[in-house]
This record gives sequence, C-alpha cells and structure tokens, in this order.
Amino acid sequence: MAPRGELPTTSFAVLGLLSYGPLSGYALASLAEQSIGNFWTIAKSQVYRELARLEELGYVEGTDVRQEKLPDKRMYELTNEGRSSLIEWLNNPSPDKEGTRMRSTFLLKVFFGNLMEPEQLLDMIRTHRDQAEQALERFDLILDQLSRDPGAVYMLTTAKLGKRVTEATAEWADEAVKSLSRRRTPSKRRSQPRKSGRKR
Amino acid sequence: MAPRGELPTTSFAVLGLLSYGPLSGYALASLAEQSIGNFWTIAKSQVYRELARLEELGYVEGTDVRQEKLPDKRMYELTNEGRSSLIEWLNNPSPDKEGTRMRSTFLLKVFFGNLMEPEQLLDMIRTHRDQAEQALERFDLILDQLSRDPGAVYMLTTAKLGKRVTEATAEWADEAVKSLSRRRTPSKRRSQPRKSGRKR
DNA sequence: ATCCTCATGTAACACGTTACATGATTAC
DNA sequence: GTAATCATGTAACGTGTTACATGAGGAT
Repeated sequence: MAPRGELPTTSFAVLGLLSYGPLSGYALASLAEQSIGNFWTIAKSQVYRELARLEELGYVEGTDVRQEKLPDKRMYELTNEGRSSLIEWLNNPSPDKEGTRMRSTFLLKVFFGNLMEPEQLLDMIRTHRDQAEQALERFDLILDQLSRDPGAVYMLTTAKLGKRVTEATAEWADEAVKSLSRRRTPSKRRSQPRKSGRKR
Repeated sequence: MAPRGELPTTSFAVLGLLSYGPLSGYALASLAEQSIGNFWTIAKSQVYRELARLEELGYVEGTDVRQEKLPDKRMYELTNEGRSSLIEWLNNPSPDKEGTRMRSTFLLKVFFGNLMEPEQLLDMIRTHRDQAEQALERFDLILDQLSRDPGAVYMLTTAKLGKRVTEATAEWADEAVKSLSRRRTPSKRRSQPRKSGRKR
C-alpha cells in the first residue's frame, strides 16, 4: 500500500472523514473508530502524522485553536484540492491488490485446535458465538437508526454487510460447537467411550 | 498485542506452524500464507525476525543447511519448551482485546459512496460479488479436500467459516446492487428521469 | 537469448501499538 | 477525595510493506 509516490489508503480515509467537516486530530481519531472502525482502523498516532502530511500536500488546512478549559487543539479542514484528490481516488478503480484482509487470534487458535483441550476450545467458540450475538443486537440498533436517515444510504450499506457477516459467524459457531462436540469428550454425557480411531 | 514481556500473537502462529515439522524461513512464510493466510498474515521479513527471537528464547532451534543448486538455508524446529509455550498460549483464554479486525479498501469506498459516480460504485460492488463467487468455488474445493482428511478437522472448521462469510458477502453485494440501483441512475434504462429530491 | 518464477534471504522505511503527559470534569 | 474518563497530543518501539540481491530452472 503506498507503492511509491502515491498515498496510502489511510490518507483517503482521513480525507473522507474530513469531507463531513473540520475536525481536530483527536476528534478525527474518535470518529474514525466509530464510523469506519469496523473495516478500517487508524492508529491514533498515525492520525497526526497523516494530517501533517496532508497539510504539506495542501490537501487539508490546519489552524490552531486556543481553548480555556480544554487543551489547545488544531482543527483541520479539507481544501478543494483535497476533495478533488479524494474523489479521484474513489472513482479510480484502485489497484486493490490487497482487497480485504482479516486478522483473528480466535481463528488462529481454532486452526491449531488439535493442541487445545477439547473443552477449552468449545468454550472459546461458544464465547465467540455469544459475542457475535451481542454484536448482532448492536448492529440492529445501528441499522434501525441509519434506515431513518436518507443521507446515510452508504453507511447503511456497509452496516448491512457487518450484520450479515456477524450472522454468518454466529451460525458457523453453533454448527462448529455441535460438530466438534460430537466427536470427542465422552465426559459429562451419558455416552460411553467408543473406540475412536485417531492416528498419531 | 505483546503488552510487555509477553510474545505477540504472530510468535505463536510461527510456533504453531513449526508444530507440524521443521521449516526454513522461506518455507514457513509460504506455508503461513497458504494455511492461516486468510485470518493471520505474517510479513515475509517478520518471519525471520520472529524466528531469530524464538531461537533466542529457546523455543526453536535452527541449523544451517548447505544446498547445491539452491541457496543455503536455515531450518528451524520446535523445541519442547516451544511446544509447551504454544500449548499454554492456546489453552490460556488469551486477553483478546483485539479480537477480530478487518481491513477493506472496498468497504471504505462504499462508505464514502456519496462522492462516487453511481455507476462506478455499482460496478465496484458487482466486481466484488464476482470475486466472492470465485472465492466460493475455491472454498468448495478446499472443503472437499479437507473433509476427506480426518486429521484436518480444525482446518476444516476455519475453512467453513471462510465459506459462510464469503457467501454472506456475495448475498449482500447482490442486495446492495439492487437497492442502490433502484434509487439513482435514470440512465441506460427506459425509465424517465423523475424529480429526485436529493438535498445539497 | 531473455524473461519470469522459485528459493532463499536482507535492508529501508512506513505504519501500528503502547506508554507517557496534562489539566478538567465526572464517578463513586 | 481518589480514581476513572475526556480531550488533547507526543515519543519509543515493534510490526508490516516494498524493494533489493542472487543463482537455477522453466517458458516463449
């Protein structure tokens, strides 16, 4: 990402958020987390470096703001050039080599599940399912709110994917627990241990 | 991740892969990509740093190997301590603050879809759906293979999630295209442009 | 013949994560 | 009245990404 000369994706994420209005670094970081945080995170310190760079490029303009009760801050607003650059990036079928990457400690553990205590693994998956179900409730709230706002069609669209993926995850977890319980742990159930022909 | 003194998740990913047998850095990097690459990527150069660190800790043991036609290499194998540490990490309900993070340029663009050309956005989503469908076929192949191997239950389990998520993505994309087409672009269809009351 | 890929790895730099700092509120 | 949180940001360090190097083998 940022294959020489070009800006990385995060730069455009920042420009995009600033397209809604001026923000301080702190506010931008918070907004990023709440809005696009589910599919694009920006490290707090990266936000400041990014803003500095974008200011150098003339894509944003920063002005210092004194505050009485709160720490002073610097507000950044999008320039016309910044907006153009953002729009061009958006409409330019970007060289998306990377596409969509995921990172999950949980799945890593499942993958090496043969080295886990069977019950421990099952517990972990059950917990994951419960978390997914909680997340589902949150998604429903958000979807409800966004549905009312006709200006939020695109956010709504991304949130819908979040919901679908979360549903899929919960269903998978349920199935996984069932299918993994069925072949192990003759404990705590009235089933007798049969000869389980496993190698190694 | 790696909150002082403790090892980061990637270290355990490396130990996990070495639990199947000795590997060179290069081979480990390749294996990582093919096996756990869908939910845990390891940068090529990180692999070598990681192996060096793990060797320092006594979790792996490396030996130089001379080769005739190919570049010399260093093979690493898991020590008993390494295996213990891995197993402990696996069974220790890890402080998963991070959980599961995703990173998608595509969704970022959808989120800022109001600044895209409607047709451009739709094309992008259609492409995404097509890619998901291709991925589905690949998943089916993999699932088919893994199903036959009784030793691959855990890999199979993770692959099943991949399939479900990919299905969900494809379905979402279809719905998104429909719902986003329905409210814009009076072009290329026999529909007359009606007054579309959009603000600003 | 030339170019691409494999197999091996190193080096430079960009990005992410954690910890640190500080004064004002809010919580208990 | 101490502790957590907010609002602002900086600094240090670990991780990821890109580019570079190199000789053999396969492709065209």
